[in-house]
Amino acid sequence: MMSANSRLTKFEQAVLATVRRIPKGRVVTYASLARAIGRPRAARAVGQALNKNPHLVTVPCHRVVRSDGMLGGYRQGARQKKKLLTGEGVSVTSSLKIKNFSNVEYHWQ
DNA sequence: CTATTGACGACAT
DNA sequence: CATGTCGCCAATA
Repeated sequence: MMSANSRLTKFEQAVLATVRRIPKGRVVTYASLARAIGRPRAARAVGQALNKNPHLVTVPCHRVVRSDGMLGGYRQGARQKKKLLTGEGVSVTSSLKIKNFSNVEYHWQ
């Protein structure tokens, strides 16, 4: 259905739609997400789009992290982002760094 | 149209 | 390993 989403640009819609397919307990980077939608150099803009995420339940944007393994930002705070991830079995250090990053990183099929 | 704003990233130090 | 720089991009003022 298109109604609440009509406020979003095509770019933002593409980002959100792609985030929806990240499996629980896995993470992807802003850069890989950018590549997935065909805008390989728009990693930063992807973050901007996620900042507008209209529905945190159906769009699990807490599973999008930085390429260096750090959590990255979150509209409701990095603390909450960490909480959600650990709740799915993804361990995060006290310094907000993903443990075993290479093992939990999801690669698009 | 130009300027600013960031949930970023590669690289240098 | 931590921090800073600079380039990039889409949205917005």
